[in-house]
Amino acid sequence: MGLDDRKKQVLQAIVDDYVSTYEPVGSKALIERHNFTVSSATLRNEMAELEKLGLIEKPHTSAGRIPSDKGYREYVDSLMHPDILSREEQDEISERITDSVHEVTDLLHNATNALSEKTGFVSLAMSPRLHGSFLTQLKMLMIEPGKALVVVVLSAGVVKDKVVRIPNFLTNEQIMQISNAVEKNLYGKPLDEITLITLASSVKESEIPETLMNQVIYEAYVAIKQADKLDVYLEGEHRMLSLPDFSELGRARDLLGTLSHDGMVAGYVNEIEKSAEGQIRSDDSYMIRIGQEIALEGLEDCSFITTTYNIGDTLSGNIGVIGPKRMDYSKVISQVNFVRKKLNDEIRRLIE
Amino acid sequence: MGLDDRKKQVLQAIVDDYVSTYEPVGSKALIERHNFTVSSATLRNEMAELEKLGLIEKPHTSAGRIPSDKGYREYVDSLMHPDILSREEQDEISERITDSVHEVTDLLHNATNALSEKTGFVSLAMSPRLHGSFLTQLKMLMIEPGKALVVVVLSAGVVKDKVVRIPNFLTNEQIMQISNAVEKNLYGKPLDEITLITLASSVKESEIPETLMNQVIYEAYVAIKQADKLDVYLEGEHRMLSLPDFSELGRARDLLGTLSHDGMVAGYVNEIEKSAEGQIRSDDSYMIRIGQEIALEGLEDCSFITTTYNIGDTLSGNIGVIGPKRMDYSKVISQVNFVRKKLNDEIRRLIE
DNA sequence: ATTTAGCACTCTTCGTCATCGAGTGCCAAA
DNA sequence: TTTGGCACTCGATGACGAAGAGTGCTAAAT
Repeated sequence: MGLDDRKKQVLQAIVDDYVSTYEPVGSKALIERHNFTVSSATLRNEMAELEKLGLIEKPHTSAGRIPSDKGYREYVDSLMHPDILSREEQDEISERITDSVHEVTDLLHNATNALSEKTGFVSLAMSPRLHGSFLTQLKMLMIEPGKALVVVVLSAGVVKDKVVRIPNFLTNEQIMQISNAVEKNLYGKPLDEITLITLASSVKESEIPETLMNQVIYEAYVAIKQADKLDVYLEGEHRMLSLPDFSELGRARDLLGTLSHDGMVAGYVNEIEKSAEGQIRSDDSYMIRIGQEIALEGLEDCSFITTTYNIGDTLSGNIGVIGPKRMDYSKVISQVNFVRKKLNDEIRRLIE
Repeated sequence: MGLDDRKKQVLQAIVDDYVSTYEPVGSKALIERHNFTVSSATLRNEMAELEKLGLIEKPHTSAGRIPSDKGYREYVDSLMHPDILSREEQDEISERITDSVHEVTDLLHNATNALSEKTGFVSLAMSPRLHGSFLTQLKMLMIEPGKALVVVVLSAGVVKDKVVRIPNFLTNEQIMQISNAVEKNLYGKPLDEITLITLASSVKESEIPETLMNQVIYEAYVAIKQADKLDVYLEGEHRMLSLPDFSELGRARDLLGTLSHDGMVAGYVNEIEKSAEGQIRSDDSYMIRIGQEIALEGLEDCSFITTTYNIGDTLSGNIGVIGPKRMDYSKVISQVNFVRKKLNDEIRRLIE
């Protein structure tokens, strides 16, 4: 976008002011808060042109200007100067993330908590996408007659399990036999290539009657498939109610309604991350969606800032923030990035 | 409470009207909607007395009356006539509860979902309290060097597990040895009697060096203790925003803030259920807390209706609704009770 | 060709004020 | 004990005007 320097300055000032005051900003206020060397009349002219370009708009004739989605986009893409987290804030976040951690899920939990509290917005995290990983172990453990625990271990050390029902009179040995056979035949197989068919054929030459076997195999199949599902952590929904952006009850209701719609947000984030899969990713790359760019009802006044964390070399998931589009982007971005970095470090420490 | 018949009628009429209209009800409105055989002036006198008894109150001098907490209490305890769920509603709820269930947690999930949607309020469920149950199996499963899965099986067939870190060079056999020793010594021991000490002494005469052993034992201990923690399902928070009772943003914020405070609601429900443990319970007993009876900030205008579901003979948990105290109690009670009944049936089917 | 001062105009916000109406309490009569 | 009547209270509603912030436009200045 070919904006001359002064226009850039003006747009930047408008966004900055609007974000911090939540009031439409007029030419006079602009002069007062920033040291422009020109008069308010000149700024008015500039603002009129920015409006013609679709970067700012006015709520009504006699109000100041507010950034449009396009204006925020321009700001984010080329105007904003990166923020540096204070030492104290870094320490606080670190502390919260590393507090009483036993598993990766604890880390994700802590990270979303910290992120939501620090930003004051909603934060979300998604468990790693497992479709690319493969099976390394499959154990079945007899719990009691008729009941067994299927433990699925995937590459990168991810463990998932599930209690399943099995025919009552199967013995411990038979169960072990089955799971050993399955494991031997399916070792190293990508999760998405495991089907009921491959599973069944892996235990063909067993002396256990086929109908029984089928029941066990089906349950194991469900357990394996279930390992693939995405877990989502959403945190801090109530914080949105404190924002002036959602002081209208109707907006707040729509927003929380959509957020609480199970899988809706996760599905969307998954979508946009997948669509960006090919892109080159620098070390601290993040993804931003602003306002109408988000195709979810009730989130028209929100922005997404998401980034990717890694588990080992092959697995990755997302973590990020959903806030009002009127947010301090540089600050939130640096927070998200710091959390991502810390999260990656801690995951590495935990699994290595 | 020694109320004469007419006072009872009046109080009942006031609660009914207020619940359905959300408007303070005056003497005239009362005459119009109900066939009282007396004049509005007489009702005014009655209402003045009910107010003196603390059962109703007026928001301001010239408004109608609304029930006080005490009034709701009286209504719930002796005035309300039970509601019967329509066949359709029963079917709908049943269908939702039994939809794609693999485990008890699925049932709880479905049940809270159904309850929240049907009532339009928040619903909650808590996993069963396990403090009384005992250990029946403890298995450790090698995942990879340095990493094992501890599987804890409790009476009533509850399975909990957790990935733990162990010293790198421990072999599969050694792990098996340890877990066998623990299991043998601790079989049948109530969960709350298992301490680090009892755990350690159960593997005293092993040839594995003590410091190593201690590490493993500690991890196992954490895994066992973690099995005891309560899971909570809260569902439908956003629905509260649609209620006129929370059209004030401040109230809504306080409410959702408290609800999202992890463990706060669960702790409270646990508390009140424990305090009622001695009481005789009829088959469809429920517990009601109204307004100020609830000692949680932001829930002054809410009521709890909770009940107990059972898993087997020994385990029980709670499920219920958090709604505005201005609710149709008889309807919600019957919904909660139906869900409880259905839930119990399905749990029985699932685990037997 | 830009920039600026000035001015008329627009539109929201806020406080005031009067009115309306639902509801009450109380008194005196039935 | 019940009822009709009446004065009174108080919130809700809407009209009205003043204040204030901001705009666009024009004409003069640089």
